[in-house]
Amino acid sequence: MNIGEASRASGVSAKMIRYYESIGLIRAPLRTGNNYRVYSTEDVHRLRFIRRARDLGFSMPETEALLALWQDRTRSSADVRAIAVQHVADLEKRIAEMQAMTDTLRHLVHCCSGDDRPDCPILNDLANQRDHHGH
Amino acid sequence: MNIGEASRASGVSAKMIRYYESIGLIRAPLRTGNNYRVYSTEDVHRLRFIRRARDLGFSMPETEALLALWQDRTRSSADVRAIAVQHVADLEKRIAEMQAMTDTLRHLVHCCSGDDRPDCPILNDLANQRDHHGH
DNA sequence: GTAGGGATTGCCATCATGGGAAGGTCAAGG
DNA sequence: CCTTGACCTTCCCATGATGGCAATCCCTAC
Repeated sequence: MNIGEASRASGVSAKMIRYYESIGLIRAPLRTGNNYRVYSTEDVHRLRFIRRARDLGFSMPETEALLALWQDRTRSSADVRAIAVQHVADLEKRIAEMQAMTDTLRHLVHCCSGDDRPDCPILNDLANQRDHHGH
Repeated sequence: MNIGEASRASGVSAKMIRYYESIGLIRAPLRTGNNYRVYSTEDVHRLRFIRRARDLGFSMPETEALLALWQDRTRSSADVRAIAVQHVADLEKRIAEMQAMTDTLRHLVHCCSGDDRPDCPILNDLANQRDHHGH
């Protein structure tokens, strides 16, 4: 299977497959006589695994760790779980930050008349001298 | 006021102030005889405005638009409101995506025994042939 | 004069991803 | 045999907001 087929089968672009190889996330595949990379179905499974991990928001280092645990038959599920728990915590932190933004903005939007007059509480907030850092 | 003072007064790093100048977000300030940039309190207010907009997650183009509206005394608050509404929608979309990730992950974490055995539903999910695209 | 702190510019790096150029390979069909 | 088209290869460039570093200059204080 060449890189195009592996790409279609895994949902990872050929560009990214080469990139993952360059950073050592996947090992370099064998080459055919014409220097084409050749992939096995196992390689494709690995790529799908990576794709799925990335879709779930895992960072590259986390993905690498998960991949290593996946390959390791003597792993402890506790190690996998720890990575996932940490990632959930990270996601929740980011969600909370963005939620705080939307809460503030929704309030301001609610207070803004949104007509053709220039007065605007949104701009007032942005321009305000208040210490927005204080929280 | 030189760039260091403007930085401390606005909460924007000197590096970023120069960067904002280079991309045209703020205009180039006057220079003293020794080629130092010199800023007015009005410039600092603009920087604080930018800082606040960035803290609320507005993109650079949105920030630019908001800044322009702020300077424009004949603006309609509706224009400001539209940008904010769009941004809230963007944030909510991203929050929903991340929420979907956490929901999936929390479920998997819940199902994972997290002991020293290798069996792990988290890895099973990542390795699964299922079409995770289907939604 | 010298030390220190701040300013200037410019270059490099991030991180995951895409775009594109220049050139090799291969199969099908005239 | 030659062309066309669809692959593949490598290499370079760009993103966006930010930090870091280096060389050089300026000013003030001792």
